[in-house]
Amino acid sequence: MRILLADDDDQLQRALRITLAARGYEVIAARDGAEAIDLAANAHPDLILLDLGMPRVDGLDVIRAVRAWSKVPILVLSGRTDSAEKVDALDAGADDYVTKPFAMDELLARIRARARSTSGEADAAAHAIGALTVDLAAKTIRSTDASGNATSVRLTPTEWRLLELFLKNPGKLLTRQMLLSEVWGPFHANDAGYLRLYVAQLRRKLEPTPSEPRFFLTEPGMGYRFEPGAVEAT
Amino acid sequence: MRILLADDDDQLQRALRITLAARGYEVIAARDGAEAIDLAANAHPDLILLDLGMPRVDGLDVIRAVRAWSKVPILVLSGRTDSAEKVDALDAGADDYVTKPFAMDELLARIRARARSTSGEADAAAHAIGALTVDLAAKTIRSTDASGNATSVRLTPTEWRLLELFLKNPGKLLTRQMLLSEVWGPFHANDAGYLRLYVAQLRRKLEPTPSEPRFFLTEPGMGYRFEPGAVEAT
DNA sequence: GCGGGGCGTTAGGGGTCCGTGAGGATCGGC
DNA sequence: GCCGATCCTCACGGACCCCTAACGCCCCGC
Repeated sequence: MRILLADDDDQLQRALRITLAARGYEVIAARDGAEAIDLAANAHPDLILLDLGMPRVDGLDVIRAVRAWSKVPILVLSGRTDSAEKVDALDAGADDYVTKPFAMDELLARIRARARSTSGEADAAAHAIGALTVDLAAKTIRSTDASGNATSVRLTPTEWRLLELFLKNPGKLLTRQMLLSEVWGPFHANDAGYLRLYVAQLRRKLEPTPSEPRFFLTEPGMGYRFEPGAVEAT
Repeated sequence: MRILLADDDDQLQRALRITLAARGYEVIAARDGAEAIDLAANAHPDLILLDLGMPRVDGLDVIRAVRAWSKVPILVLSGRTDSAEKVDALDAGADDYVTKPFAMDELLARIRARARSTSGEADAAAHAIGALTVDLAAKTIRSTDASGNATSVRLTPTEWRLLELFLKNPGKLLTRQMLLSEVWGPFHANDAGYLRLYVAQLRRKLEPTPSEPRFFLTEPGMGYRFEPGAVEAT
């Protein structure tokens, strides 16, 4: 669980970083709006804690920029208490709004609520790809082969991000644009070459016969589709 | 958009009901916790506005009961301002927590934020064409045949664009001009040959007997019409 | 009965997209 | 500074999709 902490208040940022790290979150920090947008695109946070009123780029513009390509939960922190400010932020795409000063345990509870809504509990369940068992949380892939061969497959970070998208959308078509935005960020929506390469990598590592894919299917002209193996009862 | 309003305060409930109805929401009301659970199960609300501290059943128990089988967004209203109460409600499964008294426009913005987060799956409504089930979002067509044959139909991108237009305008006449400009762009309004070709493709792939179309009908001299299959009782 | 326009169908070519392999560039660890 | 892993670039062969062209059929008007 990676949290992007965008705040220009040194003291608050340090306090939050310590508290969040103690709860097991991985924290990455941004000092202004431009840096927040950049990190949101390239560091793949699972949640964004955004302070309105940072320098260089307005907080609302940060929300709109991120929302243009990502659905990552955005939790706004702000000292402003007037409701107009809240309405603007929420309607721009923020998911929650907390006014400073706030109680730390309440903020943590709201973070958990937002994290819960996106994880979908699907992480806990082990996904099956043919004879392989994938654990997204532990980042492990083991063979459930009856012969007891403990052949473990290793994936690179980029491969994991791609695989995660496939496993979380079984049966659904994932367009090139969507995959590229989620894995490589919104500024690489045209580099279709990346996809061909890494899909080929996944197939080579996960498909029984990579030349005839059963799970990672190509939809010509549109994108790719992960088809969970039907539980055949032979 | 249907909202379940669970509150035992007559005055507040009346005010909220009027305000929400004026915004185009459909409001169903519950007077206590037991009724709220009952309506949440049977009335299929898209969002729940829940007042803690209602009689008969504790608010937290309502949250837990609903969360046992549903992911519908729950927005808690409460007069209690201590953070422990908020933490308990959020961790029980609530998605947001607003303390009374609250600004009405802020509440409405938070409702919109919650509605936005779930609307993604709403338009994934499955359309039916005879024995086939079409999912426009996932780009899948599966056979709901009773014999259990999971024959899936594959469509090309152009076929999908055309089918999407038909499914979104059931029963309506679609002129050649409209179809051509939507699928092939405004500069191909005269290439009627495209249409004949691709309508034939759709019929071949989707009609039970392509030579006698039941769903994709020709209106001579004008265009085409998609007639959703009436549930025949033969 | 006759001719014409619109519609359905089929086959084939051109172009775009996809799969694959090798090689260079970059980053972090030792 | 060396080394390994990971990421990206580039080029080529092949598959698939889209479009073009032609033919047969039905309906309609004359």
